[in-house]
Amino acid sequence: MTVTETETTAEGGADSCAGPRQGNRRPDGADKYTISEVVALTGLTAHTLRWYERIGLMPHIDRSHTGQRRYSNRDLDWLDLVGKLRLTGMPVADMVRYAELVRSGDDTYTERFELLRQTREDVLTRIAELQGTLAVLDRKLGFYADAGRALASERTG
Amino acid sequence: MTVTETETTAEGGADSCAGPRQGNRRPDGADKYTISEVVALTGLTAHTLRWYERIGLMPHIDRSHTGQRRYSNRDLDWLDLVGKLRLTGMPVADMVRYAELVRSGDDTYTERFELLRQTREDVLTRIAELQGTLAVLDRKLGFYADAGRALASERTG
DNA sequence: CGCTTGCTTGGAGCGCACTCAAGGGTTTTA
DNA sequence: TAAAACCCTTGAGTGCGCTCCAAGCAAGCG
Repeated sequence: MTVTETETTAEGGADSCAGPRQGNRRPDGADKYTISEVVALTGLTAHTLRWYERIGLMPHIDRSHTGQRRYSNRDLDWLDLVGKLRLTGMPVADMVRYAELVRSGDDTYTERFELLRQTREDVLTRIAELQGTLAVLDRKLGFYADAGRALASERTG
Repeated sequence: MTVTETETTAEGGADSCAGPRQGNRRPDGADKYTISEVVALTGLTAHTLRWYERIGLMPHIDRSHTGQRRYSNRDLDWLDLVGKLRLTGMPVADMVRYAELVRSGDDTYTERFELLRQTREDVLTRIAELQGTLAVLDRKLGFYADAGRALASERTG
């Protein structure tokens, strides 16, 4: 029987805020990370990292002599970008498209530019939407606060 | 044979921006809308409206003598709120929870308040995240713009 | 040597939020 | 009266983004 893969929480704690942890990276000549190290650094699961590779969202990752993945600082940079794009709500398929453009070289600059520009637009729209909802929430919260005060004064008065 | 349900685009055009269209509402005594009118007003599909009802996200909707739904202005207000909450990324299950609280009356104020307050927090976090990604996008877009200029001057110089 | 730990693969499964199908009823128009 | 245009219900299907499983290989340790 084999031990099934254990997916421990990133950084061994209740840290759910998965930001770019560039602090504990190795210098650029010695940048070889196992998949579990990348799990710790990015907050993604090993499953997700392998899946990203399968669907073409990652460049070809270096392998050790036994076939294990060895990620580089460059790969971590890419994963940081992917994380950012994911936060924008960009579909994974679009990210794959962007990755393909990057792989196919320098004559895809304009298309990449356009993709990022469009994403930027979407983000601005999204922020505006969220600020709209914030206004509604604040209005409702004000109402509940008032109701709470009314209830309180009902008891005291 | 029966005609299968046709889901025409809201407002009969390419309008994908589904905002609150409070303009074409009827006054509060004559507020009886068929499901297709609500489709036009909200941008949701009839399927989704019925599904919202099934899962308990809607209050009991009035029916005509033949069993067809007749939405009121109040229902439209609720749908507007649901739309806002959906934009925040709140899971449907949480919205259902909120709907249950509203239905179960006045002694759930504090819990509702807490739910909305938490949502507000989440929205603020989300906006901050998006502004972070915006910074990254702008940096990358600057890079691509520079690359474009370099390519152009390569040709002209 | 056996045991544990960590990694590999392909493919199946899951949760969410819809989305659609099948089969039928009612109302309006021709 | 017939066809078209609405609407109804239950239950199954879809697409996305993971998430997990089963089986197995390689390295380190007592």
